[in-house]
Amino acid sequence: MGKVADLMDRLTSLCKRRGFIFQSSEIYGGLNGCWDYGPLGVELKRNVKNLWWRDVVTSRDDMVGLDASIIMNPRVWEASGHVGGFADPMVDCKKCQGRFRADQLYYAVRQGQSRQGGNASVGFSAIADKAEDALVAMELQLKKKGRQIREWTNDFELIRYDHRQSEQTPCPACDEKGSLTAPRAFNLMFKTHVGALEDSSSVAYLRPETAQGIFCNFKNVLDTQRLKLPFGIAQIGKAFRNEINPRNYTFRSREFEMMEIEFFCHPSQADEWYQYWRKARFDWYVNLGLRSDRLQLRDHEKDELAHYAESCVDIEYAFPFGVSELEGVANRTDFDLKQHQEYSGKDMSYYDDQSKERFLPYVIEPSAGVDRSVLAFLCEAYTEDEAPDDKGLPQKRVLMRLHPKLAPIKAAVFPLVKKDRMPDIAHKIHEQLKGRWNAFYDEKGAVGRRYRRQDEAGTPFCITVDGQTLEDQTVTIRDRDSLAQDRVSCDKILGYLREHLGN
RNA sequence: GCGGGCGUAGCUCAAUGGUAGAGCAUCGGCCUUCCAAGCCGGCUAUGUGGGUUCGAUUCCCAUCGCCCGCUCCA
Repeated sequence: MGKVADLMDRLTSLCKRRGFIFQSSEIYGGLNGCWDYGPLGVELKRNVKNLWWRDVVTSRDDMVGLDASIIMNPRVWEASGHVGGFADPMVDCKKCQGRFRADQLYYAVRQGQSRQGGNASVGFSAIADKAEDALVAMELQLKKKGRQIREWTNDFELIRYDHRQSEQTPCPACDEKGSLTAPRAFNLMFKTHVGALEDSSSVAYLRPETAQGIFCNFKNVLDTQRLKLPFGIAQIGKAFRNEINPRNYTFRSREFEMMEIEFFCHPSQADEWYQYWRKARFDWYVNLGLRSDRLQLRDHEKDELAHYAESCVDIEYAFPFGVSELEGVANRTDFDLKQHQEYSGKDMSYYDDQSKERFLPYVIEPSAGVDRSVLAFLCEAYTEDEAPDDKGLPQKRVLMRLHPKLAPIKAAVFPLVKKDRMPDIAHKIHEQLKGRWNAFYDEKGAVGRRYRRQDEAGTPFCITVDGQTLEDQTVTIRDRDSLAQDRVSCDKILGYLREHLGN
């Protein structure tokens, strides 16, 4: 365990040291769950988003983009189920630390006994949507304890949890009486007010997901883009969740960025497209350098499925702190369009003029966390190996083996030493490169030190102007991972990089 | 949100109820012809706010943040 924490520590330390990721508002002590991307981090993150956009939008014929607003009409969140489902009052057990929805907590109390002095005799508690289900749950509990059902069903009365009677309510998990806290509301949506008046009529929310902006614009996109099913709408943007407990570096943040696709299709084709996207999205990560044996597809169990989803799979990565979700691919059926049709009163159906059929499309949703991808790429890239020093002795080396397409800096240009016109030539090469790629120039200090700095930044190639350059117009190009150097003619540098960077 | 641990320089770590040190990094200079060399010099810290005290980085309280375990994760 110490080793795991250690690895994350070394990674976070490097990210700070080299300018990948900083804590938000650090000079004021930071803010839990919020992070800033530094000069290297912003390049990495932008590369992730650009590659995603290119792969799922611009290189396809069946996808268009969208950039919806973060603050939307609050009724959107009533339709989506976020307001109702997430404002639930919760109670905690102080003994076993269990947490339960107060409106789903039932308990059984023996009738009449409380009037005879003393506390009412309490049987069991259970969590259920309805009272009947609570009875069933309690019967199961009793059976487990080897008692007869008849023994209590007649004598006990089922009561919905009321905090004023918390003294006699046993915890559904540990049976301890009087250990439950007062109900508290947990809504993961950030609330704000639109306009100058801060009253209940002006309440609005920061979106907790980008998906609803797509659903709300389904008709607009359909009407303006001459699209036919199946097609998708893609969006990259910030979302906000007031997480109870942000943890694991940038993995669970309160402000985060998502890359989401809503792919609309005929209900009969939904499963086919679901299968397509779960594979396509898995392969995307592998192609950008995540090792497939650290990635897995995990199908949700039936009882784990969200209320809107028919099927759902998580693409999970083995982070140092545990296997965690990068992206979910879900078959959301027609749930969302149906909800918005009902709440807005606007028709959301699609008319297929070939089959003369009118229907609500099903939707497959690949929903990825940008920050989580970035973190996975960083974890995957972090490597410690050994490289020889100037005396040939092996020294520890830290490098970020980022895929060249993801690397913040594509190439660094160095004069071997700061004399003999070497800086002039190196400057010219840098000028040539920086119009096309993010390239970096450095002439200070020993060249070995400059190489090591670029290793930590994940720069795949270092181009060095040396004594031989002055004679035959060639430079060396050093590979980050192998340390091997190719000697390349100055006029072939662009071609070399194009070939090796893959873009 | 609960329980436990922890906050000293950019990073990693010392020390102390009475002047806060080191290594590395960084910056400037010298020197350097291929992988963190060397020398000289510079910048940089007790998370924040209260309290106790003649004096607090040290003790106490609060707060913010981080880590671990639980919890949560439409």
